Amino acid sequence: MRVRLPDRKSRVTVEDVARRAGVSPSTVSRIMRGQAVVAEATRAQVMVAVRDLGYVPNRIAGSLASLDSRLIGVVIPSMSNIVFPEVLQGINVALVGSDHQAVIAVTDYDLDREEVAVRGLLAWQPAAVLIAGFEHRDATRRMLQHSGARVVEMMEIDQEPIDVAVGLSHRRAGYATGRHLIERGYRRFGYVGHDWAADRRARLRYDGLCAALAEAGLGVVAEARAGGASSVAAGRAQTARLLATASVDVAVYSNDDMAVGGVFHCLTAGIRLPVDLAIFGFNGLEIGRELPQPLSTLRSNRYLIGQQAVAAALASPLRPDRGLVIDTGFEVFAGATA
Amino acid sequence: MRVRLPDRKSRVTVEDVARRAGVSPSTVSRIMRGQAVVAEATRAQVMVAVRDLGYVPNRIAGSLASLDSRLIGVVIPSMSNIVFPEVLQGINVALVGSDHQAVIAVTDYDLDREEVAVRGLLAWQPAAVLIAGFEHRDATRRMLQHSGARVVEMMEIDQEPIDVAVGLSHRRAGYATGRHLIERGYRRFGYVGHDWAADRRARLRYDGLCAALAEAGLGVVAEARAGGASSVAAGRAQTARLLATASVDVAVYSNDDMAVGGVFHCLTAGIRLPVDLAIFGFNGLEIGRELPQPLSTLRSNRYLIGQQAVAAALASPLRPDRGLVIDTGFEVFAGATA
DNA sequence: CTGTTAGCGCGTTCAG
DNA sequence: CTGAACGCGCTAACAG
Repeated sequence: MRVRLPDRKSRVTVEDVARRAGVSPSTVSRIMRGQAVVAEATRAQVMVAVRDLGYVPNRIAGSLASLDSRLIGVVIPSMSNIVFPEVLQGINVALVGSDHQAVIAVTDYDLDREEVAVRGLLAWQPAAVLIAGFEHRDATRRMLQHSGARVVEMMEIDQEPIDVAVGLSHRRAGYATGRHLIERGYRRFGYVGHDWAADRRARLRYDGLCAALAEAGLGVVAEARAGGASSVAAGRAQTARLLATASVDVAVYSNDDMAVGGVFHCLTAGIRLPVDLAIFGFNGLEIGRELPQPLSTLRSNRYLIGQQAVAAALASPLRPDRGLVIDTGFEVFAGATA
Repeated sequence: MRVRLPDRKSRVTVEDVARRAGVSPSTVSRIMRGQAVVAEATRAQVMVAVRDLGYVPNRIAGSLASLDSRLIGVVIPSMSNIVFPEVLQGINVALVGSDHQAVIAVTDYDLDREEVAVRGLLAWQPAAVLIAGFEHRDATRRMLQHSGARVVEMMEIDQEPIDVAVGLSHRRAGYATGRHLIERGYRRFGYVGHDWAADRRARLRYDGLCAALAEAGLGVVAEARAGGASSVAAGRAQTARLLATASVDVAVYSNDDMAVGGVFHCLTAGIRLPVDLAIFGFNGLEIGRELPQPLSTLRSNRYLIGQQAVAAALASPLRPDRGLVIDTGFEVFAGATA
């Protein structure tokens, strides 16, 4: 006995529309894709049938037939770190009107889960995979390489990409932070950070900072690093630790979340910014700008990264001969805490 | 001339694997799905071929054949309002290991874009569509209704769902806020809000608040509402306006973003919390908890909402006879600002 | 400008 | 336990 699932899904097909409009399925298909030249009269007829029946073309069938899926895989490590939703925003905006859909996977900074996620995404034959960072399992990299999909590695550009990289040089960002603060007269540098194991980019910024300081004959005189992920709470706690350890005139933070924690600590402890202590972050989050005293920081352009990633991915279905690097840069936001 | 796209996508098919393992395609298919009973010997052979070739089953073909897509459509209004990424987090966690993928669309609070997004998602024949809120175009609602996919409306439960609703009663939340503050002795209530047109739920909370106040013979004595979306900046500006207008002992905010703005204004203006003014928010965002004085607020459980939405959607491919409502509740977080 | 003919890669019968 | 046949809904190539 043939038991078809009870009218699940849009049971109306090209065939239904074609029959009702008195044309062939191909004609309906052509019209739905707005592709080829079709007589205005037939188009009108067909569109009436489409509306009457509430026809929505089945993209699954369409993709199979055309071997082209209009699905964009996106792999990010976290949804709770606001930075990634901001990238998604950029991705989303660039996708609007392009007839592509984003399939999103979150790895929680776990490379094994990343591998599983990438495999799951590639099963959908996506036109492109936009993935955060350069750090992947070898197996993951291989799958991406062989998939035929465009691959955009987002957030950083300090390494050779599989296909395209869109982001900023975190090393240069750290260096720029150092230069900026030295120019403003700071000499005794402290560093407040979080776990580098899960956040290699924070480490790159630190290295850049140290390079700038070294050039000026300076160095980081004290540091306090939390064990886990970055957070306002960790920033606050580590700031207290740092100040108990040593006397510094400026504290550079691994990112704005941590820096905001630093500002809150100072607010609570009666430490005046930036006279008693200067604070400098990274990212340029909204919350930093809205603090009683705007946070001094470096703006990374997350939104732009998302946009450019999509643009690069959709520019061509074929990969360039050599890795393409798109630098979305960064800017110093002077603020009032440094 | 037959010009096939240059080996795009995973050109390895069941057929390739079957040939290499010396079995039929059906056998490979069965093994890949871990479904039917297969001799351990043949399974081993096949798995070797799978690994050698790096075979990844094509889900597009699979979905077409089985009429079942394992894609979950998600429609949210915004990525920049941290609340929605938190829901996505819950969704994501619930999806891990379920072999389903989330296809995400962002509408920017625009009902026309929502309609387009839903149409785009339904074209992929998703198993379910998780959508924020109850407010949709009629056409959108119709499409969802007829799609055959499970439909979960998230965030609120003050209305009759298409299929399932997961969230909290914003009216009751507002009411609870009122009761809580009255019990703490506050009598002169101010309200600081943002645009209700784009945020009906904020309106529901306001109504609930007013109901609680009315019961106690009280009312909102002054209010200040911003024109646009909620933000820390708007909260700060409207707080200044409110306090210039009238003298209140507590200000209820449309949400935590606005309330944090209020706290910052007070910090800057030297207004002591909660002695000179009490502040109460809504949502229970992390930033509120980390303020020098923890923000008094109501926790909505966004993460839980996402999780439950997925659970409800995957529980069965068929809709229940009548709308199902899942209440994820809310809790008062006393904090230190009220 | 339109119809016809073949698949896309896989899951699902149904026989063996 | 395994294989052959058929079709999911659509697009691509080719005639006309």
